[in-house]
Order: sequence, then C-alpha cells, then structure tokens
Amino acid sequence: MNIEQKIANEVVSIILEKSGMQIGTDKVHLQKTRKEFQGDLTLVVFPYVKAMRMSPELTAETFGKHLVTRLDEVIAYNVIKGFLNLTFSEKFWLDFLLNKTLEQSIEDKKQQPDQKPVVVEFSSPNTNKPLHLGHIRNNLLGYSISKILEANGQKVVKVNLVNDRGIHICKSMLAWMLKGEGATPESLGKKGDKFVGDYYVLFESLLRKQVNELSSEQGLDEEEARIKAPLMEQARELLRRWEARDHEVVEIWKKMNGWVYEGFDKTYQRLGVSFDKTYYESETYLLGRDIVLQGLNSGILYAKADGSVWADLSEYKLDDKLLLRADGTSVYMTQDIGTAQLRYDEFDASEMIYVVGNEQNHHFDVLKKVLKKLGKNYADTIYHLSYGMVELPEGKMKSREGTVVDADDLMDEMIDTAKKTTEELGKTQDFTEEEKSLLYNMIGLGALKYFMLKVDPKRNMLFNPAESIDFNGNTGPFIQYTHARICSIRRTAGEDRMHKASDFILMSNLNEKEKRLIKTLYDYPNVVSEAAREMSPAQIANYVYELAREFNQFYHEYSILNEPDVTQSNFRLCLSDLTANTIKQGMTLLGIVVPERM
RNA sequence: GGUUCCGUAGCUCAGUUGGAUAGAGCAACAGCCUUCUAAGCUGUGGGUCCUUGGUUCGAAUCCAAGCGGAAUCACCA
Repeated sequence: MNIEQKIANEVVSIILEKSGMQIGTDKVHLQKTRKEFQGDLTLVVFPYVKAMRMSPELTAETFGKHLVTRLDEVIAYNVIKGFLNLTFSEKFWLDFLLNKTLEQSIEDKKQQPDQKPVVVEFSSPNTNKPLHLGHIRNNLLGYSISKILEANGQKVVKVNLVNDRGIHICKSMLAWMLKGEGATPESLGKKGDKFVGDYYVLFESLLRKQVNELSSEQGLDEEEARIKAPLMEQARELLRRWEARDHEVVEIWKKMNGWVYEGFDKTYQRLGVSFDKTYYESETYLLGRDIVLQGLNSGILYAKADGSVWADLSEYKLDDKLLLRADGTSVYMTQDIGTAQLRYDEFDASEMIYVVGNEQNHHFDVLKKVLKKLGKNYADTIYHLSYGMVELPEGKMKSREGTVVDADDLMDEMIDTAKKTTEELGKTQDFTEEEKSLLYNMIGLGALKYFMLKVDPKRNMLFNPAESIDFNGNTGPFIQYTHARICSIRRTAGEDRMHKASDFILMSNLNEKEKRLIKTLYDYPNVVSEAAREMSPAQIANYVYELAREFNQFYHEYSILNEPDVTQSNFRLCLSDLTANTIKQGMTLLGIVVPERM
C-alpha cells in the first residue's frame, strides 16, 4: 500500500469515528504541497468540515494529530486555513530511493499473461503523397501511446491501415503512364514515395489545364469541368479496370505502391516507429458489406427506393448515414465497420484505439453509433484518440500552395541543426564519424519528437518553419543533455563506486534540492498511469522536463563526487543515478533516445 | 445555420476529478565556467486566465449567454 492510500484510509476512519459518516477513500483528495509551504502532501479539509462539525482549522488539526500518531511515515504537520500540510519522515524518502536503487531503475509495470490486447491504429497513410508534418504528429502519438500503455502493463498491438487504392492512386498511375516514359525512382535517384507523389502533383496540374480550357471554351463551372475533363474520365476508367483486376493495371499499381512502401519504410525507420501488423485497404475495402446487409435483413438498417442502404440515427440526433450506394458499392464508413470487426475477431481486443485527426470526430461518432445499432458490443471499446491539426503561421498546410512541411525534409533539417549546434559547442571532437552521426540523429529527432509530443494531443499546435525548433529550455535536447550530464558523473565515479553507492547509511538533513528531486522521482509511476488514462504523452513530456530541471538545480548547487562526506556523496550519486534512469525510461515512452555523451 | 473542440504573459505551451499568492520555456535585460558537461544555473520585468452573469467556503477549471478562432455536418477517403 502506498502512502497516499494509507493516508486516505486513515482520513476515512477518522471521519467515521468522529461523525459516523462513511465516505469512500476515492473521495479523499490529496495534492502535492506547494513549494512555498512546509510539507510533502496536502489534504484539503474543506469537504469534511460539515461532517466533522468543526472549523476548517480545527478539522485540519484533528486530522493532523491523528495522522502523526497513527502513521510512522507522517512526522509533522502544519495547518494554514483549511489546508493540512503533512511532512513525511526522511526515512520514508530514503527507503523509496534505496528500494528503487536496488532495482537498478524505475521499472514499468510487467505485462500480465493471457490478457486481451489493446489494438492501436496509427499512421494510416495514403500512397499517393509523401508523409508530412501532420503524419509525424500522428505517428509519434500512436507510437508513444503504445509505449505508455505497455508501461502500464497492457499488451499492445500496433497496426497500420494503408490506403493503397482508390481514385487518388489512379491519378498518380495515370500521370506516370502518360508522362513517365518508364522512369523509376532508381533512374531519377528519388525516394519512392516522393517519386510517386510527384506524379500525383503532375496529374493535378495537367487536370487544371484541361479544366481551365473547358471552362473558357464551354463556359462550365469548375466543378462540372473537373468531372467532365478527359483526364478524370481516364482515371475513373483506370479505377474500373483495377477493380476488375485488369492484369496490366494491377501490375502498374503494384509496382508504384511498391515504390511508395520503400519510401515510407525509410521514413518510418528514421522516425523510429514500427507496426506489428499492416493492413491494406485493397484487401479490406470490401469488408463491412456483409455486416451491413445482415443489418438490412434483420431490419436494423433500411433501404431507400433506389436501393441504397442507410442507418437511421435519429435516436442519437444524428443525420441518417449512407452505408451502401444504390449500385451496391461501399463508402468509407462501411469499410471501417468491416475493419473494426476484422480487428476484433483477429485480436479479441479489449480496446481499439484509432489515432486519427480531430477532423474525423464526427466520423468516429457515427461509426460507434452504427456499430452499436448493429449490436456489436465492441463498439464501446473503440476509442478515437483525436488529435489537433498542426498549423502553420498562415493557417493550414495546403499542398496546392506548396506549404506542406515534408517529413523527410524536416528530419534532415533537425539533424543538420543538431550537427551545427554540436560542432559549435565542440564537445565531441573525439567521437568517431559513426558516433557523431548517431548523436546528431538522436538530438535532431529528440528535439522534433519532444516538440510535437509536449503539446496536449487534443489541441491544435503551431509550427513555424521560419524559426527552427529550439534546443534550449523546455526541449528534447535539454533533457537529453541532462541525461548525458549524469552519465558523465557515472563515468567519473567509475563502476566500482557506482556498485557501492547504495551503501549509504540513512542520514538526516536532506537539503531542499535533494528532497524536491526525490519527491519528483517518486511521482513517476503516477505520471505513467495518468498519461495512459488521459492518453496523453504530453504528461510524460512535461514530467521529464520537470525532473531534468529539478536535477540541474540540484547539480548546480551541490557537489556530488566532490562532496567530502562519503555517505552524502554516495547518496547523491544514487539520486543522480535514479534520475538518469527515470529520464531515460520516460523518454523511451516518447520514443526518444537519450545519449550517454553530448 | 446545427454540432463539437479551443481561447492563460509579446510568442509557444503547462496548470492533475473546483483549492493556497496562476506557472515554465522562448524573446528582452542583468549576473554565474580554475570545481562532477554553461545544450546549464540565478535574478528582473511581463497577466482583465476572451467578456458578462451564475453555482459555493472557494472558479483559469463547473453551468448559461455572448465575442473570437478551428473542425465537421459528402453517395470523398
């Protein structure tokens, strides 16, 4: 039982003894004592003054007196207005540190065997465009949340659903067939996804010309012209042939998608994300139809006169949703019904998380309602991890205006900046070329990932390409630096010394910085479970930053290895060691690697 | 127009189911390397927590209305 629970139990029993009122321990709210007051944990007593029939001050006094006598860990208290500040014994804090040190690190919860997994879908790219900044946020979030859930003892299956079919792919294919002259990524020395993306852009510009001509010659408006343009007709013809499994078309489609995957794989690898399973829409886009037809047969869904199938969602105050067109073909929603079922059948998932932008909030709302209507119990296990858009100073990224921030370019830039900054500081002269390049990657990507993940997922965030992502202050490199700094101390101390460090005898008089550091370390497990509950890597990011800051203040004010008192020195060494381990562990949950030297 | 989300320092963001005098970083200014890594540390200035009401011992946080912004309301995905 941890100390918070012990206190809560005591509070409950004191209230019961004094007033006869029974309250749940979950109603006892404890908070960290603010640093301007004396104490470690604070109980706000206002909620209990009625039951206790005392003034807030007297209530707090009563609680304080009892807690000190009943709990060894609580050695002192003070009361300010209705706030009861409790102080824990140094033994309590030192025991915590010793236990953790013996374990060698802060450990995350172990997975329980035989439990149902959580399926996390993220990334889900289109194969006609290279990955951009928005995808980066998606990928980092998905990956990090998977790590965080694992750290909470859950089994996680990371899945990707690639949108590899449809009219947009046909556009790239058509442009390549018409203008490519047999070019390949190899022949042009281009990354596969970029290569294919270029043909998508080319298609759009060719189409634009036709649309303009049609508008001026026949006076059609833009929308009509786009539909009537011969290029669009050709693209639709390609899609029809693809769906009919036309050999030639399928071969080209395979070839071009293959190029894209090669490119994506490189980007994923650099970004450090991976998947346990990849689904392809070309293999799943027909799913869902049967479920819808069953729903129609059993009268849950209805058909209109033209044969189209709909879900009546008026009970949820939503518009009716089309699920099958009059010609029997599926829409996006239908596919998602199918893939949800597939995923559920395949993994027997306890929870299915979809990391998808908030522009699809409504879609997921409807998806859950339709599944529920169809009697699928797993509808309730679907969680849309909805995240905000990454915006530029001038607003949304628009591919037409060329404001899209490319994922590879951005990573290149970050790594390049890391290189420059590191070279200017000149601390890595003795690094080999390989070590250098590893370090630059670590720092550049650390800066980028931390920048993206420290913001609450649900909020829109701003990225200004004009000012590069910072390396000082609340940033990835600052945290990485703190880790490297501690590693340097470890090296100086030497292995023998590190082994013996936990030999420190319980001493008294923890100084303020030591105490705050140890208290922050103590918080780690809570933060990890909170991050999982809130589905927010930002909680981890902000915590690790806080920890690093706390350490640097301590480091600045007190000497660790040069402290003449051996016990004191060993204690500080342990404290530093645990800090480094915790930083590393926390950063791992963000998908960020920390260096030993930088 | 309906629905949902958002509005905190010049800028980017924290702020734990309502709790004490609202916090960081960047930017600006002033300091700190003969000592374990200065990508660091210390200090100064900077606030109508969008506005107005309400709920209560107490509101940045909850409720209502308004203002401003975003997304969405497709037989696109």
